[in-house]
Amino acid sequence: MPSPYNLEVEYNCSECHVRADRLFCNMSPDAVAALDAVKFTGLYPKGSLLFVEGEEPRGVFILCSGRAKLTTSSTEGKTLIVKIAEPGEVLGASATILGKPYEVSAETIEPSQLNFVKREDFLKYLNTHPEACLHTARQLSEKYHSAQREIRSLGLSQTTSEKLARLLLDWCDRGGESTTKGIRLKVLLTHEEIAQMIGTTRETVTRLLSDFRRKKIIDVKGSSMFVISKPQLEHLVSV
Amino acid sequence: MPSPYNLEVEYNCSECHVRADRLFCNMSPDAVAALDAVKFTGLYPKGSLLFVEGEEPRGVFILCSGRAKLTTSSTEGKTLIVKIAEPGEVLGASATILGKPYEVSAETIEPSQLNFVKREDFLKYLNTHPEACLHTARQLSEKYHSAQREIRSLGLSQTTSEKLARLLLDWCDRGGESTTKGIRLKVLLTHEEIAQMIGTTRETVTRLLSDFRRKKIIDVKGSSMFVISKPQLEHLVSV
DNA sequence: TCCCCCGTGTGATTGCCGTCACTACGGGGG
DNA sequence: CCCCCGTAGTGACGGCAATCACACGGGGGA
Repeated sequence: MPSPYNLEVEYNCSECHVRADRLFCNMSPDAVAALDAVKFTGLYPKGSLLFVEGEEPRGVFILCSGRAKLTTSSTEGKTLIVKIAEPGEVLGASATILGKPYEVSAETIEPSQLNFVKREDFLKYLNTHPEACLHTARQLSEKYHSAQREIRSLGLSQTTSEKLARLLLDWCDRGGESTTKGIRLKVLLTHEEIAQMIGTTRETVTRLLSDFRRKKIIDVKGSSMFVISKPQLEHLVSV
Repeated sequence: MPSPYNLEVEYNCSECHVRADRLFCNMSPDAVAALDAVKFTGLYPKGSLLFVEGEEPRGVFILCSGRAKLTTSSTEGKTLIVKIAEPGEVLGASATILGKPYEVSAETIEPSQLNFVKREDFLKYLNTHPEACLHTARQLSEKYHSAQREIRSLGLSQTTSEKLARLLLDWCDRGGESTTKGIRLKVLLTHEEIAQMIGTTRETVTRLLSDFRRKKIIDVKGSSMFVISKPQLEHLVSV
């Protein structure tokens, strides 16, 4: 199917073939049909701002494909990446439900397909489809869960190397691919962005990664990172 | 009504006179009746452990009266207080819904009344009462919202004084009482606990509070703290 | 009554990491 | 082809806060 951004697009949720794999979308046919009726499918290039922290909630975005970063910023311009959202996640749900301003900003970091649902439509949908409400509760639980992990990492780490180690271990669990040379991670983030994920500076990330390489904990080849010694990373976390 | 711990107890949700003020409990009579049918009311002294981080979820606790602290700990014993839960909050909902281990520990810091609902009962309740599901989604949204604030505070603050200022401002908004001497806060936490709330050490909290007093930003009289100059606090967070 | 323990206050020291400054490298566009 | 800009790497320096150590005071229990 030819489409912009080389993206496979599915305009019709009912016919979506990956629906069953998605936490939120895996619902009964009539709940999905009702969703189809109120959603607006959109294609977004890399770098699209879906919503900005502090804005009044317009509605939710369901991430069908691609990825988005959720960020929060201080007044001086320092930015913290709270989470990298994966397909199947619902963005902006909590703000939309509460009617409070978005607590984070969302920006695509890949060409992405998103389904937008207006706030009033979404609320009506939740009211009329208990199943969707249940799935939303699950989605929110997941969000809370991952926020809690972030809090642990930010608040309990003594040193920055501990935070970085935590992040790498997270990546191993999430998208790690075992090879003979260790666990292979595709690093699509710059040092700057990694720094923003763990609340430190670009220079420190560079230094720590060099340090890890020196200690043979990791190895970097192009945009691939090999975690050679996961145990050593784990050791850094629980010293 | 005589009762242990000098606590007003309401064994019957349907007759609860504060129900309307509670985000979660403010439901239709039949939803409340159904809740009544599955809940177990319990009275807990100060210091009761409701559940511990990492445990398999047994169910949810609805905080009727009293307060509880939600904490997470590192392996070395360092503790971070994630949130002080107030009456009306549901504790352990996300873990219960997802079937994943509790992500935090919960401990009462006052004599408290809690209604416990077993996991299977709670899930069945959500399935059969859309209204309760909606309220749970709202509750989870609130939780996520406050977790997000915590992340901001931990991740974006440059200095510890900034975090402390953020915390005090939070308290002003939450339970502040305006007087001629400034905003009066009842501080029921020790310096140690304040330190655990902002991820620092007891000594640093003592030093910073002294510093704030010297600068006439706050004044401490017994267990009361007067915020004399809120603007100066706000200045500290956005330098 | 006395003692002990918990919470608070404070000094000295150390080390991590944020900041600034500069170099190097590589790819895309004029 | 060269320039330019975004990314990465590294050194010097300084400041903030963690750590250790100790003193003080008040309240509750033996």
